[in-house]
Amino acid sequence: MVSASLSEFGNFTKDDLSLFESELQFLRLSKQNYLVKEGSVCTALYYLKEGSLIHFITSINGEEVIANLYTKGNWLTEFHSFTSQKPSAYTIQAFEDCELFELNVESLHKLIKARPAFLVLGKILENTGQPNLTDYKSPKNKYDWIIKEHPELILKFPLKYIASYLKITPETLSRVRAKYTL
Amino acid sequence: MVSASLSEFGNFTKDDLSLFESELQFLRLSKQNYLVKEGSVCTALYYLKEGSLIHFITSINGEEVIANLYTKGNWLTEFHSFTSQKPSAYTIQAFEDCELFELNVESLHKLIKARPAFLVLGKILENTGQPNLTDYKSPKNKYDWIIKEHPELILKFPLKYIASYLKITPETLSRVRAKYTL
DNA sequence: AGTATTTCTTGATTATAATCAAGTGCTCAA
DNA sequence: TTGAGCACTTGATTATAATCAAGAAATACT
Repeated sequence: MVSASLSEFGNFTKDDLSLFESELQFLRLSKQNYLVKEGSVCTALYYLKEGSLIHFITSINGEEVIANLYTKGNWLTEFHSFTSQKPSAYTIQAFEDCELFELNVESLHKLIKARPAFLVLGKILENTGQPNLTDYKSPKNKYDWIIKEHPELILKFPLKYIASYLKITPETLSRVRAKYTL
Repeated sequence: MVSASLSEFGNFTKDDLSLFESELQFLRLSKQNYLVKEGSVCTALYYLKEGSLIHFITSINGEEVIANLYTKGNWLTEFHSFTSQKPSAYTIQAFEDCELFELNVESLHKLIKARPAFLVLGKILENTGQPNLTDYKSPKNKYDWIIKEHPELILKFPLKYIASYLKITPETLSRVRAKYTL
């Protein structure tokens, strides 16, 4: 079942898939608990089978700024900490009870050593940064973007998180949405 | 000499270093020419030995928005295209005549297969995204940041590029700088 | 069920950077 | 060396989203 998601990244043999599955570790995380905590090193890639997670940084004034939001069926990691293997500035926390599969760095190395084809797992990193909102400057543009690309987030998370993710205030988001439904 | 920069990423044996050097290809790029062009796939990591590069995306209204600026002595790549091996939305162009070393995907795989220690080269990816300006919201904050973290960019590139990189207008940058020198 | 807390909305005001505009000085090329 | 274009600056105005504030609605807690 996780191997189904692996097929998105390329073609793998049955042997590859079972090797892959053998390296995964199942993990439960209760609501509000931490997958990655500020100050700790993120040593794995994760596949979120069930539940949802928030990924945030605590800014200078103590406010939590949402970097990313994850719903089930997606791969994720703390990009900066994982690629540098240094302590994370960000936190990843369960917003609901979660079921995850973990592929740690050692297992990843093992897989790649066995079959270089597994290097395509690097693609997982592509979705783990912050969304690039360069072309979406106005609050309206940003909302259009999330409606088009990530409507599931709006259904799942409180609007204050959506606002933070889009780097606008909750008031501004509320006003954009009011115009939408006219 | 490039291997000196490799040592930033970890400890390597003499054999590792010579293996590494043997996989690099030297490359000259004249001013204004393209290292990565919008629509093409970025298939390598690059070490910029001499010169400077601009990394931009052409926005909907045809304006070039600077995603990154590179000066000599740094590794770089087009992150999204490289990790996904899909056509790039961004362009990387020589701002001055450049001398580069290229490590292509196949060579990277070869290195990692020979010695998993080379997986640390993934760290190169860390510096190739757009700068995260989350904590630097005001033009003044952004300018403070670039003065502290990347003063060399201000000396090398026109201020209009710096402004675009910081996501402010040239007029606003000019006013911030005017206050600085009072 | 009833209270408290949080989320969300709506309005008024303010702060801020973008835009518009004009002028200066520099660079490059004919 | 003269002119054209470009980079940069400075001023005036405007657009826009943040902030401040208050109330309604939803949710959680006892």
